[in-house]
Amino acid sequence: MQDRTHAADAEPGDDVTVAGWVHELRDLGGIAFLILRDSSGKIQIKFEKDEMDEALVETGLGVARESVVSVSGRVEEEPRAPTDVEVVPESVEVIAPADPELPLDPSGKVDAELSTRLDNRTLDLRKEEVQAIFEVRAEILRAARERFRAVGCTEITTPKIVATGTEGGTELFPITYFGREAFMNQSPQLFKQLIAGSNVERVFEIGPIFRAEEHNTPRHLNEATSIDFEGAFCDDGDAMDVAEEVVRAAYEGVAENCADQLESLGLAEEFSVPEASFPRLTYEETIERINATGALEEPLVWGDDLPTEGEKALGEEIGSHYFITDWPSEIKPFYIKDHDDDPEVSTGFDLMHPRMELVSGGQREHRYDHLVEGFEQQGLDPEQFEYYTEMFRYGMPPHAGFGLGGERLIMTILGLENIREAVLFPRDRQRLSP
RNA sequence: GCCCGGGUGGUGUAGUGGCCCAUCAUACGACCCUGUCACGGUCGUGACGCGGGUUCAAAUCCCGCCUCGGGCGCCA
Repeated sequence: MQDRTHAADAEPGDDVTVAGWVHELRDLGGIAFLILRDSSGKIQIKFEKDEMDEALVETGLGVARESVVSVSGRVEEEPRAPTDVEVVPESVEVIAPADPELPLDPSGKVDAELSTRLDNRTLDLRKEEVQAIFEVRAEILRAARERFRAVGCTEITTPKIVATGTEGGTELFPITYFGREAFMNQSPQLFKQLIAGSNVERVFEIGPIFRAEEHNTPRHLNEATSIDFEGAFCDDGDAMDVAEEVVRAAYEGVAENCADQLESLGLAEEFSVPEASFPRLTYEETIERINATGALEEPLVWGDDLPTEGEKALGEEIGSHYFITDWPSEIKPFYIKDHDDDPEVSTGFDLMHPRMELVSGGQREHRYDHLVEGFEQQGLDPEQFEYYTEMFRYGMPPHAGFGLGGERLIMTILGLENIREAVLFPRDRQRLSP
């Protein structure tokens, strides 16, 4: 195995051993071709029946598609071959035969539905364009991490098994923890605040969140990847700056390091990094502009949540990322700080992509008394959250942060139709395996 | 949580009461073919989600169940 050469590295004149999957067999009679595929690409193996050992030809042409084979032979320059080189085999070994009837077609001649693809993810990932999504995903996460580090953040990980939720009990997955009631965490919100209040000051986390909502849409998952930021001595404007930087860094990373993947996905032409400075609209301006589109039957009034239809209409009009700031306090969570000069208006903000909401954030309520009051107003028992509120008594600086939906970022960057495409093994309303 | 629309060979589809012991593509099996690159050609195998009902007749209409997808709400 050590001497294995990847398809893309085979140079004319080399004696090599290539190993991978049988992508296709084309038997033309006297001559036949086996297309071998590995992570680097494809290479053609040539079989000339009259001139080669009969057993060798039989083995090479007798394998089923997607079987794993190892081929040793001489690489020759050949302009008629798809990659301008082909291997003339001296030996062929079938390492792992595949059943002849495949549950989906990795060569892509026949489409498969998403559900079939997810049931057979290993085979699905043998398709170049599917592999490309996950290579881009890795790059997006790398670029985001690097940018967080560049703006002075420390990466943290926080518990996913918790005693209480962030905003109440309704949308949490309950579990049993050594006989005690516990939950899968819906957000690292409270924990990252606790760390921002330490000397660490600026933190980020990229990790799973769990939501027990029974929605069934192409943009929701029950297990998602949250990209979170929290910074001490930051206000909502600072947090928006960081959100914008991280989102743009993700696009830049893809533009710089994923040319091949964009090509595979058919996006090479149209892909572009968004213009600097996402517009910042206040909530009030937003509802006015949505009303002006005429997309809604009933015009929005102050205090309304933004319906999907209105978001879409405005997204189309703006055509780029934009922030919505200064939300009514009553439709934002209690831990979001209100403006000092107007308690009806909060520091909460959302970052929107024309297709959907990407980020939610704001400056946090850091004053102990106000925070406890907020819990009570939401009908939550502050005592249950003592592990959190207590720390606000020992020097909690003003701080702000946000949560960015990782899969939503990926799907909007790549224009994926369904968020499940952006996760290897998605968890949704009905899918629990694989 | 509310609402809507689907489930036909391995895969993806056509078929809205008799024209259907079901179309096409691909896959699979057999044979032919010395430059394919979605190779081509000939022949063949293979399916109406499950249960009940209506009808002379059901893939097609009705009911229940299972299952998949979508819209809204909510959210990342």
